[in-house]
Amino acid sequence: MMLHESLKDLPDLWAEAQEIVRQVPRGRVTTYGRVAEALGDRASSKFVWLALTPSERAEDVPWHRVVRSDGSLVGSRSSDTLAEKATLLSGEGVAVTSGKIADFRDLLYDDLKSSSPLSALRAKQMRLRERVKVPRSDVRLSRVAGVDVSYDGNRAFASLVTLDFESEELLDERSRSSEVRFPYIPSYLAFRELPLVAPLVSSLDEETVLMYDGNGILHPHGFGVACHAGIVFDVPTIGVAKRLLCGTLSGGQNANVSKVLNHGEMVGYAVAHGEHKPIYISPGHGISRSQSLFIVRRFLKSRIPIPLQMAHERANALRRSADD
DNA sequence: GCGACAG
DNA sequence: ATCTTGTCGC
Repeated sequence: MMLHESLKDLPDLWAEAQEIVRQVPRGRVTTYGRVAEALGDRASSKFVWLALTPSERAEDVPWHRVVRSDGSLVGSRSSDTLAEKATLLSGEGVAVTSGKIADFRDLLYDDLKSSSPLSALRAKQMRLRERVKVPRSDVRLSRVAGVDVSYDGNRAFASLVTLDFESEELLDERSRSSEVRFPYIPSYLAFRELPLVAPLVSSLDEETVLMYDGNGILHPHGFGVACHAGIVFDVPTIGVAKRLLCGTLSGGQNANVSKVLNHGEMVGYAVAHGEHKPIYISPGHGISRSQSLFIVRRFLKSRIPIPLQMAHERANALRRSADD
């Protein structure tokens, strides 16, 4: 199966972020949020911070000219770059007083040029969203597949398992290792993971629903990774997340299930198994809200549904066995 | 003190 | 997601 058009020719966001930072002149500063906005989404500011870490950035990138939105300096994770940052700025005539840029407003450089790659990706999501179907009635299903991805730096290990819906028997198991080419940015998870799992999903049997570790329509723009997977792989999909991405909980029918509302729309359920923290279930594509809930609960023996738990364990095992 | 956005 | 020792519980 060919990689879907929406997952091809993805931008190199690490390179794009650094190209933006290179535009900040000596003696001026910008913020992680401004660089993120130039990339096309302010929500990518944490990614920008990560991309400027010593191990990630190129030698010629003026990383020290990027500070927090209030003018305060922050270093990178697990390293003492804070002092070096202040020294480099002072050397360019930028005064730093008690950890903050003195004339922050005046020194802000705000003419960052970029092709806004994240805006383009958001536009792709919005176009594909129109194809998502969330039926009212149930569809016939006899198998459940689960996929998950484990990471080791820029290496990814993806696994897919398929179980029989009735017997829970393991029918199929596939795994694959590949290189990561897109960062994790909330609400753009599909662009990071779907290229990695696509080869595993090709030619799934009919009547198989794919369970994905992430969200379906429970997404700030109604198009989570499970929706995207459903469209590009043309299979029914369900999203199962361990943390809430957006929306609010609305009182449920019983103590274990409550609805998730986003902009007034019912987009999924929060389900707590026993005393566990809840998981968040939402339809991806080709399946109803209620059937999504039913299928996940059918495989809920612990906090994580069996198919996802098995895929998770296999992906981890593969990563650990590849250490050497 | 508030916010802390899936993996 | 991953970084990480011992530790608490089924």
